[in-house]
Amino acid sequence: MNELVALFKALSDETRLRIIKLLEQGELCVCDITAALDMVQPKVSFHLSALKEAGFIKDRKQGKWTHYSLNENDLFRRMLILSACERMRDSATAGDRKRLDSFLGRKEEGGKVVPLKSRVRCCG
Amino acid sequence: MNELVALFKALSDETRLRIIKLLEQGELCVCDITAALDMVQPKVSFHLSALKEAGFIKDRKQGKWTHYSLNENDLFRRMLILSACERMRDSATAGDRKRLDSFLGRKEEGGKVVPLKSRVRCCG
DNA sequence: ACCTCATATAAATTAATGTTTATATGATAA
DNA sequence: TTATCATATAAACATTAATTTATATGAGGT
Repeated sequence: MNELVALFKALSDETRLRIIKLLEQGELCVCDITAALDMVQPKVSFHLSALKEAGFIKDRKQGKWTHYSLNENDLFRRMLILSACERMRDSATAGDRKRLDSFLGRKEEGGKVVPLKSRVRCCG
Repeated sequence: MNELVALFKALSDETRLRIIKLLEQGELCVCDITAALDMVQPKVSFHLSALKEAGFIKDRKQGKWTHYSLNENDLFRRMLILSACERMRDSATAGDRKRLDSFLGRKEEGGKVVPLKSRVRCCG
């Protein structure tokens, strides 16, 4: 039962739902998510580790970067994620996606990445 | 999105999941639930109102009693309840059910209901 | 009318979570 | 090997949620 409580608890936070929604489209590194949410990095790391702890996401380390993605291994978790994503209104997540795309675009160009909130340089 | 967060938050508590599991079998009044969980009544009322607020349960007042039951109106909530109940191990809820049955049994007999934790008399 | 019962609500307390700011770690590039 | 970058972790603080204890409410029964 405690595991079940932990699952719901992990999903009962707006920041974490926004992260899940972002990851729906594929793997992202911490700085991508930080830019998309326009939040400070330790806050993002905090929520990422909560989601990871609950088994909703997994990470892949590569050099300096940590890439996070949805964990597809568990059917129940997938169902929860899917139905949660479906229920999030576009209006609630459009801003995140817009910031993400713009951030990724600037990374693409290989140019200097202009910080949104504080210093952010980021991975290629 | 806030509603979604609220739904998950309502489910992210062990006491509330135990209540839902009890209500799976049908309507119960507050004193039944209090006896089943072996908790003090204000605590139970607190969690009941959280579940009601989130739309998972509804109440029916009748004389001095308030009877609670699962709210079947919303498909998403039903799905969450169903899958949560399914995932609760019997070992985690058997005690609740045992206390409930014994309490209901004593009510049936119309005899004095012996308190489990504090004074409890209850509805017929 | 008064008493008791079932439940709700409130106030006080405790505990759990989230946020911020500062710093550590570990990888890479200069 | 020193400097810088991405991320993680820790400490301090703020916010929110759960628990307890005490009391209110409102329906019946006597």
